[in-house]
Amino acid sequence: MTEQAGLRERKRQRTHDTISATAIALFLERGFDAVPVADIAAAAEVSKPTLFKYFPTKEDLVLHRIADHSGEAARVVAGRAAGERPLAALRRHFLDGLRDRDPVTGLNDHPQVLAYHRMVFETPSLASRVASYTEADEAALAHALDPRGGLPARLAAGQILVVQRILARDNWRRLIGGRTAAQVHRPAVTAANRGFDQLESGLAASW
Amino acid sequence: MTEQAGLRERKRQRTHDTISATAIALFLERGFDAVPVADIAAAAEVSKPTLFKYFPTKEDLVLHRIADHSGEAARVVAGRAAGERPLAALRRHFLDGLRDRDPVTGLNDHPQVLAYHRMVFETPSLASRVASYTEADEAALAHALDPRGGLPARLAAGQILVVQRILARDNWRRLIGGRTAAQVHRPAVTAANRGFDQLESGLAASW
DNA sequence: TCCAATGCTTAACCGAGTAAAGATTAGCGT
DNA sequence: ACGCTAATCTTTACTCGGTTAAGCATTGGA
Repeated sequence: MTEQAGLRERKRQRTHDTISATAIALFLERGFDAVPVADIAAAAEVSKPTLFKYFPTKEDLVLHRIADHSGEAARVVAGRAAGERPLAALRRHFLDGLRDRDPVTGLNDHPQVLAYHRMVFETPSLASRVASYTEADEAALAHALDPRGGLPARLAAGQILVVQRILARDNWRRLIGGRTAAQVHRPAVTAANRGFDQLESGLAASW
Repeated sequence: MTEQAGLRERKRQRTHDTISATAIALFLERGFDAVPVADIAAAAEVSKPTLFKYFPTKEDLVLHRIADHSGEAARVVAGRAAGERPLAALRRHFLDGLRDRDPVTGLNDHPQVLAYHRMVFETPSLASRVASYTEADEAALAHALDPRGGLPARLAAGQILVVQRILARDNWRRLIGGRTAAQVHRPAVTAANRGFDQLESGLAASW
């Protein structure tokens, strides 16, 4: 299917990556709001309309990385082993993420990753877009939990994602406080298990 | 204290209300994105910079109503009767809101209110700002639950608000479906109690 | 080798939001 | 009632995000 990429496709991919890398480098250096997109376009050697064909908004230059993970919880649930309960699959996946230092768990202490997260959280226009991604995730997870998408499934989806979000944020806060990922890993696992235990006891037994 | 308002203050208030009312009327008529702020300024008979001194962004013209309710959950918890548990106070307050058709519960079927909500949910820039208001609410509620703001309090705050948000959204969806607030009230109360029961069983007994 | 589609650039534009400079006007002391 | 001061409004012009149109270059296939 996607065997032979084709020159056009490869070039397109390269341009995409160049623009994104250039943008994030400039943003981290000077701050999101202090860098005009014209500067990014110039540095990446493309025109402004071209830049906006690759990334529909300035925010997407930063957030496409996060957007790529969108719907992950729903996929985990949809692709779980037969007989496994959704919450069990999600717990396992989150713990795996902690072990692998997956940035979405907040437990990645590479300076670039920390700086990236700080920028996202501290720039209002970025933070508010991230928040609205979560709502899309919620709808997808609700659908994975129950294709009819009833109120119980939506409630469960909302609670699950809010717990994951807060756990991740907490991990990130500890890293910002100066600790290493290795130091934070154990308490993060404990906190995650407690959070999922809370979900287990609050949610219906079928999930 | 605020006995004598002063002409200046009153005029300021009138201008504020005029701009807001003019803006919302135009938005509901033509759609948020289709109305330039210049039109609003002209219709409200002020200059564009003046408009932006009253409302820092175009979105605020719509959302200041919602922003005014910001931190409500935290206030309910902070001002609860001595000996009352936070979750009990929040449950009561939500049920009171349903009875009083408080728009924040989603159970208000006035056409203008429905149209307003539809606009907020269906306009991306508005929806994403509302989502980020929720995060501020969350921090405030976490602080009201536990001034030290530990992880358990943040988890509880997040879960409580997400449940309230989904309950409200569900009520609104039923009204959009054509039912009246009177018809939806009883199932809304049932759903709310179920939601709060879930919270009670998931969260620590002290809340 | 030629053609058609694709994607690029330039140039001009729209709308949100801000800054500077001057005109008005409320509030207050006399 | 008079005039000063400070707040507030208006005008003008600007920056920046994002879009549109027209034309030019390149790719990949016949």
